[in-house]
Amino acid sequence: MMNFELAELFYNIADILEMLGVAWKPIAYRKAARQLESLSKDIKDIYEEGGIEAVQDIPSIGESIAKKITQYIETGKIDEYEKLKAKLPEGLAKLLEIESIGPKRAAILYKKLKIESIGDLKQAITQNKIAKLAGFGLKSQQNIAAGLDLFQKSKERASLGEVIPIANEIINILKKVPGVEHAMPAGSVRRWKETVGDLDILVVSKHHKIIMDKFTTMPIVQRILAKGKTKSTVILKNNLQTDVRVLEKRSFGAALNYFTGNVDHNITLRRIAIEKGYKLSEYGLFDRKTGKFIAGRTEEELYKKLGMRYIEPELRENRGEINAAISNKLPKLITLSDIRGDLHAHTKWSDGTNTIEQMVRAAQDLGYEFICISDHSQTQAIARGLKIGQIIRQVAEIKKLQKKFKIKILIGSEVDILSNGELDFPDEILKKLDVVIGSVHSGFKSSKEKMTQRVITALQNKYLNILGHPTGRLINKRNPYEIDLKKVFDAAAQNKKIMEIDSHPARLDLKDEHILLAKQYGLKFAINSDAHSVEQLKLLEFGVHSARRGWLEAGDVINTYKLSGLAKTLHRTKL
DNA sequence: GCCGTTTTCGGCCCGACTGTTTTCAGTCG
Repeated sequence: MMNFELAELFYNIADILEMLGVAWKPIAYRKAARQLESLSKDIKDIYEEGGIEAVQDIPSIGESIAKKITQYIETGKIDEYEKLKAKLPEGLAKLLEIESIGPKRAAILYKKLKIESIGDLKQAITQNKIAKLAGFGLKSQQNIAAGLDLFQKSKERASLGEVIPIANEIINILKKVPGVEHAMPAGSVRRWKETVGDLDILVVSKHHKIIMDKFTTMPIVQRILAKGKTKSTVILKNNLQTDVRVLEKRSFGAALNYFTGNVDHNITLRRIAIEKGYKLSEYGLFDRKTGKFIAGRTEEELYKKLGMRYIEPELRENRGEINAAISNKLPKLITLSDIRGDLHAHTKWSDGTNTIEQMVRAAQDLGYEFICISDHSQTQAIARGLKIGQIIRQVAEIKKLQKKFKIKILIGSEVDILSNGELDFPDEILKKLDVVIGSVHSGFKSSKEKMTQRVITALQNKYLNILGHPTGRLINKRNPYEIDLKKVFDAAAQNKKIMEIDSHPARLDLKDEHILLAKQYGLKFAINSDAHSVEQLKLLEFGVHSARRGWLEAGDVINTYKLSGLAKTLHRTKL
């Protein structure tokens, strides 16, 4: 999508303008950039279908930015950006990514010390030049040096799967401090966003100092960036920045709301508060004139006073949830307890680490009504994919095993979608199975046209039920393959196929925005763990939260169906 | 630069912490 290219460009423009000391415009450009990132539709399509007017109809995009967008679509360049770039050296904006360097300081460093790049900065620190600058001092130089160090170590946002165990660990430590009433994560972790920039933790307690001392001296702390009465910031040993805020009880809801975000959701809420004569901050909702406290103990009362329904954290991305809350049109989001079973799990037969029986027992212990065993197919040699003889034996074994269990064991396979779009098992095998998941595991570098056609061909196979991890991405490790998802969704809708939400936190595929888009095509979803071990069955929770971020209700997700309904959806006479 | 049943001009979310300062600017979230 061109949206992200353009968003990045506008972020760059904002950075340059800020360094040049231009007011307000940077805010407008960043807002437009965030808006572009949250669009589910390609800006290029919007322009081609509706012209510049349609572009300008997008919130936060006005005449000037719309013109720049259309110029970029047509010529691949923006004149204004080229002009701006000429005013400051290219590497200067990089300095803004360093903790404790903002636009003002970057501009000073350039003007006074001719610092144009990270390399120049490093040299200036060694030569002790920064400490001597007016307004800087030794401490500032040390902070910049530490920021530089961190910048070189951590380039990307941590994945949610890595951060959640750390968050739980810190919460457990803080909860043990006497006098703590609440301790919970806020921020993007609470919204279950797939990657996390920094970790925000809120604590309700009257004893600020004990909390801050405990927090800043945890063994996992690498460095303390700030330590105050109500707010402290540290860098953990894994380079994750973590903030703790200590609050009064009556502010807990307001603070939770504020620190959960996202930014645009908060800003919109504050605007609404102003319209109603209030002021909203992390301390609560107040009467603008008298300063009287109106609400803030809980998020529920906050949303109520603002004239809308409670909004679940996963929806707070300023994607229309506030209007939906005002007009009472929010979805009733799916929850983990709606899930009746898992439709994608591996065993020792291919690349899993547990036996069929162990996996089935674990699924039964989770309270599931069904579990589908779906090992890899023959072409996946690296994952010990099952040959035809093996899958025939596996089917027989599962049928025997069923007698020992109350939970229904479904017989499936994660069948490779071969490069020509055919499935990796012949029809006479596929028709013996309860569930056929088709996945792409090879040729990731194919052209968009070829990959799209490959997947569409597979979707036309009558035995395929579910398209497995439809974009093939590994978060922070492998980009999704090039594929025209709209064409895929269209073909899936025509052929009544199910989209998988692969729950593994390294995948989360489909991702939230694509789930939203797919739902518009009328598609149904399967939230699967893709577990390769007993423990990984629990990862299905991540998929549920992705689904919630994609506005899904229980009815959109086939794992919430009873077996009879599932049979119908999978076009099987019975299961 | 964007936006508008108060406005087409004049606002734009709000506050904590730090360091370098004698009252505040810069940065961050």
